[in-house]
Amino acid sequence: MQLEKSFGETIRDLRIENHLTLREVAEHLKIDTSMLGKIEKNNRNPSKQFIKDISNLFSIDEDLLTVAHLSDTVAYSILEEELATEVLKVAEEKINYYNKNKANK
Amino acid sequence: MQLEKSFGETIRDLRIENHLTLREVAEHLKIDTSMLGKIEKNNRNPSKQFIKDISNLFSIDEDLLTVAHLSDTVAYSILEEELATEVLKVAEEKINYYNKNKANK
DNA sequence: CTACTTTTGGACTGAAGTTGTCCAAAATAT
DNA sequence: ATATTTTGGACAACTTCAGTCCAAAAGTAG
Repeated sequence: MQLEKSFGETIRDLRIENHLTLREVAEHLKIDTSMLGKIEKNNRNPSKQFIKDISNLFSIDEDLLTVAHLSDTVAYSILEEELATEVLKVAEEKINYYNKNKANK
Repeated sequence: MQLEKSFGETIRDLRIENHLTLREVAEHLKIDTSMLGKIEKNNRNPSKQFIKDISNLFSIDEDLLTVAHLSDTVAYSILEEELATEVLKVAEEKINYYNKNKANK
C-alpha cells in the first residue's frame, strides 16, 4: 500500500501511467476538467461517485482509493495538533466501542 | 483515561460532580445556557476558547478535553465506514510522514 | 516564433453547514 | 403549585463547499 501518497497524487499517477490528459479523464467521468485538476491537487474533495467511477476507469480497488481519501481528510484535520497520535488512538477506541455495541443491538 | 466517553458526556459529568447547573456554568464561561446544553449533548462544537475556559473552571488538563473533542470528531466522521480502522492506520502513517519531513525542513 | 493543447487557478453562484441567540415547552425540583 | 433547569425548535449571520466558467500560464510540436 502506498503510504504517504495523497489521494490526489494517487489518481494523478494513475492518469499519467495510462497516458491520459485531464481533459480525457474528465470526459470519461463526465466532470469538469478544472474540477479534476483540483481534485488531483487536493483542492477539492472527490465525491463518492467520483471515487467509484475513477476506480472503475483504472480498474483498481475502490476501497483503496476510499481509504486514501478518508485518511487524507482525517490526517489533514489534526495535522497541526501536537496530540494527533493520541487523538487517533482514542478515536479508534471510540469506534471499536461503537461497533461492539452495535453488534449486540 | 475515560475511553468511550464523549466530550459532551465528559463535561456534563464534571458539571454534575461539581453540583452546578447549566446556567451557572454558562454564566462562568459567559456563553448561552442553551449553547452549553447543546455542547454537552454533542449537538454543537466547543470552540478552542470554550475548551480552555472549561478546563480552567474544573481544573482539569486542557489536553485531555482537546483529545476527547478531536477524537469525537474523527471517530464520528468515519464511524459508518467498514474501513474505519484501516483509515486510521493510514492517517497515522501520513501524519508521521508529515512530521518526519517537517523536522528536517 | 507560432499554433495548439494541457494545466492551473481566480472568480463566482447557489447549496449546505455552522454559530450564536432567543424563546417557549418539557422536565425536574422545591 | 411555583421555581428552576433542561431541552430543542426557529432564526439570522456567517462560513464553507461544490461545481462551473473562463482566461492566463505552461508545455508541446510544427
